[in-house]
Amino acid sequence: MNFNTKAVSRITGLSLRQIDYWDRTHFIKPSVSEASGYGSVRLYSFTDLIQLKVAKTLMDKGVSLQKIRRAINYLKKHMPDIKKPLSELRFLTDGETIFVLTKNKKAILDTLKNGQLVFSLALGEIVEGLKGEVSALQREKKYEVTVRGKKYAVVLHPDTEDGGYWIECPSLPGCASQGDTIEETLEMIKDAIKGHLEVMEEEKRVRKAS
Amino acid sequence: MNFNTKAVSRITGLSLRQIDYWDRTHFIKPSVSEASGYGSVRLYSFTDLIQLKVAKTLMDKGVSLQKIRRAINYLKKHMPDIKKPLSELRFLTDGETIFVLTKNKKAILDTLKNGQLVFSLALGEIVEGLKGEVSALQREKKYEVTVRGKKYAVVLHPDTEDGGYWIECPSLPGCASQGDTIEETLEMIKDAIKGHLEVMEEEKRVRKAS
DNA sequence: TATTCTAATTACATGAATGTATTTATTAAC
DNA sequence: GTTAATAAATACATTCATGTAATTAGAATA
Repeated sequence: MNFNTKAVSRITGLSLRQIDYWDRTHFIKPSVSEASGYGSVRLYSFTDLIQLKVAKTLMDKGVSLQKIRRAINYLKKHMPDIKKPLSELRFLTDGETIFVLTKNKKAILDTLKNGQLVFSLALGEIVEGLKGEVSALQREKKYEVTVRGKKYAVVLHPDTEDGGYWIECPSLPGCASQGDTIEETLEMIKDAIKGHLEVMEEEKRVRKAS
Repeated sequence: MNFNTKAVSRITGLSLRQIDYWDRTHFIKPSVSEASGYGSVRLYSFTDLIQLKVAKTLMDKGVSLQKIRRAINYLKKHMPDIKKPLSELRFLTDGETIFVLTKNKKAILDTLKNGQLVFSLALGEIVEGLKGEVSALQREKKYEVTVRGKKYAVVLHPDTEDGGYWIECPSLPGCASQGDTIEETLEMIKDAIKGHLEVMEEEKRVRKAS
């Protein structure tokens, strides 16, 4: 499964500008399909997504971009070997070199040399978190409702806050609703569309009259 | 014992511009005497020096200045308590909060929470290192040698690389020498001064003749 | 096929941190 | 007491990483 920049931005929390800049400066590039001019699409793999999320995580912790570049380079090289033991995995760096721990936590101790600065972050957790974000994004399901004999495409979003749903009708900007179950939410958007259409017709009539 | 900006720069490796900027932005200010116009002198205490060195160490490891500011703020508050157990001390931060460990290394393990980024650096080592740098700086002793009946001030520097000394005569720019013992080095600079004077006189004679 | 949407591209602006060079007032030296 | 050395102050330039807004060509849709 692949991701365009917008999805990457939503999942990782990076800005579109950052994603663009990082690609252009050869930091993290979309490995599925590169940008090729106006209107083309950058497509990132899940592995790319992990790299981007690790970079973001390190940034949030105050690590400078220059150091992160080196860390990500290591990750790029060793990503193929890593795939298996994700849950126990730890991604370690002293700012110069980065190493990955799959053993028990005691192994970390040995790395705490004098005056060394050690970054430790659980890659496994990051990956699990990403999986969650991705599936949440996927849960945005498209439905079709019929109002006055006409079909309308609607998009159903799970409301991660309180467990319900909110729904929108892209062809009628501003037309949205919400509900607790999928069925209820679909009924709600039907009503919303009806109301929306009525308002539009009223406006049209007013314009003609004037 | 206090330090002016030049000394601070030499000891910590920070540039004069950085020291100046950090003072102006209220990051690390000289606690002994503040700047008060042209030609005034910033004087830093040894405690200031530790803060500056910690900041530099974190910077070299790729931590952003903004995060370091927060780390140093913690250090400022807790410095009084810290003074005693320097050798065992570790200065820890996960980028948000900073804590200091004086117990055995096992305590560090507990702090390695999931997804947490942990910086560990040995404050004791940094302090010891600073003490060394400071005493090395102090070892720069001033002597006086007599050449052809005239007295010349000379400065003796311990050569930290190979244990010997190197010596210079500030009033004769470019006139320097070296030796293994202090006595030998002082003899060497006498010869160097003699040679230097001869060359200067020769130049003067040539200029007159032309 | 024409129009609209989309996402990259381009251009410009910003802010933090720092380098560099010049100026200036104080301190030290003669 | 005059001059020279010193270190802060000032001014300007630069780089990196980003924000923002306008432009543009390709893709999707009517």
